[in-house]
Amino acid sequence: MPKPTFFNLPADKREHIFNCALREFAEHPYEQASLTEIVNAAGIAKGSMYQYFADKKDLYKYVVQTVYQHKRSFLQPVWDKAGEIEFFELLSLYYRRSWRFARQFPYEHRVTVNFWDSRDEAVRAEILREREIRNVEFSGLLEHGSRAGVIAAEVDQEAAWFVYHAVGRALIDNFLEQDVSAEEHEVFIDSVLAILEWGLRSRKG
Amino acid sequence: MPKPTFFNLPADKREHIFNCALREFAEHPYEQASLTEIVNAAGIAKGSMYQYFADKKDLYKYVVQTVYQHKRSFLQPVWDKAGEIEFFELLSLYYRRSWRFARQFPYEHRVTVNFWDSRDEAVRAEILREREIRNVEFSGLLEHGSRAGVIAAEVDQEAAWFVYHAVGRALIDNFLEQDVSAEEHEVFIDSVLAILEWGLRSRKG
DNA sequence: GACAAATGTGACCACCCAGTCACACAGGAG
DNA sequence: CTCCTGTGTGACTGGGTGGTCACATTTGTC
Repeated sequence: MPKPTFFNLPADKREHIFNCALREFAEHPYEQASLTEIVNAAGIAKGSMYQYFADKKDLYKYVVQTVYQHKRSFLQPVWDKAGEIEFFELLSLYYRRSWRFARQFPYEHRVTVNFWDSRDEAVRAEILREREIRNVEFSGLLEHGSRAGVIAAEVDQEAAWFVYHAVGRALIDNFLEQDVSAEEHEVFIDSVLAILEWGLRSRKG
Repeated sequence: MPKPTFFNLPADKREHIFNCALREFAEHPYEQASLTEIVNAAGIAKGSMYQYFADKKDLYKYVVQTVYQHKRSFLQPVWDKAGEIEFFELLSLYYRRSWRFARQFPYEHRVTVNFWDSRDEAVRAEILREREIRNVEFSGLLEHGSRAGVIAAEVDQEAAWFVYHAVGRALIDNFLEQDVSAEEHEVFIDSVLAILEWGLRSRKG
């Protein structure tokens, strides 16, 4: 939570500072991100930063929070369709759109990746909170598929969640560095999801 | 590659220094690991360390290399059975044994985790080499299963490798912190693998 | 013993860091 | 013009870092 002074700033200056911080926290994990680097890039004095935020961790939390707010609103259209389409189709949409987010906002994306890897104790509390949110989102999806009868009754739901979580993370994280085209990767996403679908789908046919 | 002086050391001292370094690199990623901390823990002078290793990166590479050598030899018994048992059974063995390694040698395990996450440019070259080794190991397994006809022809092999890699990593990483019993987790490993098996197994039946 | 080669040492260097604080500057109110 | 409050500033502090080097100590050899 920034100090009031930060919100009194003219919008463009405020955004500029935010973007500089975003970039630094994208390029380095929290512990290695340099506040000095941020204020230099932003062209403001070190002391000014401490008028806006209590300390480095305060700034970091604000950035992470804002990024996740953005990401959730970006994914909202997918959830809106949850009632209309089938479970596995929804999953494909979900991962494709996550991938688009990562492509379109690479700094935001890298911040979330660094965030999950963080070892800082104070930061881990936030991590657990986020994980819980993801968990709830996904459990909802699974139950939805389960009720609709498209998921085999014999699969362990916890294991299913686990598989999707692990694979989903890897699907998004590992491909930003490489220069793979967006369409090409969406095809790959679908062949990966096809394997999982075969593993989960009801085995009556 | 340590300097010759390091290997001239009495074995116990050499191992003690190695263990202190191992521990530090387990508890912190490379960039944050402190050489000062290592020499203090080992009870030797800073200068002595520079008689054994060229610099911090040299020490780190040696630790990582040794750890991977250990891990590979630990997993060897699994590969030795490759000819005797079925593909999916072999996979189960593989992940169970990886899990045992992580349980039995938590420091070694954490070093490998930190290693994969490292962003250091010079270190990344080593990472790619290791990834290539894993890739080759696994492709061999897959082909073996493919020849034996237990894997569906229509699955994308690259996608299959990707799924197992992602899930395998998560299966081990996410459960070390929690105090889950070894046996309990091995059951969970198998229910996860069951999903993947359904996704891959030949669909003739 | 004497000499040399190999090892061990820790104060020291240059550098980077998060965070502070005494001060300068703005602008609105009276 | 004078307060006063809210902002902006950057030199400075104390602490940490990887790496160095002139010197001390141990070891092996004759």
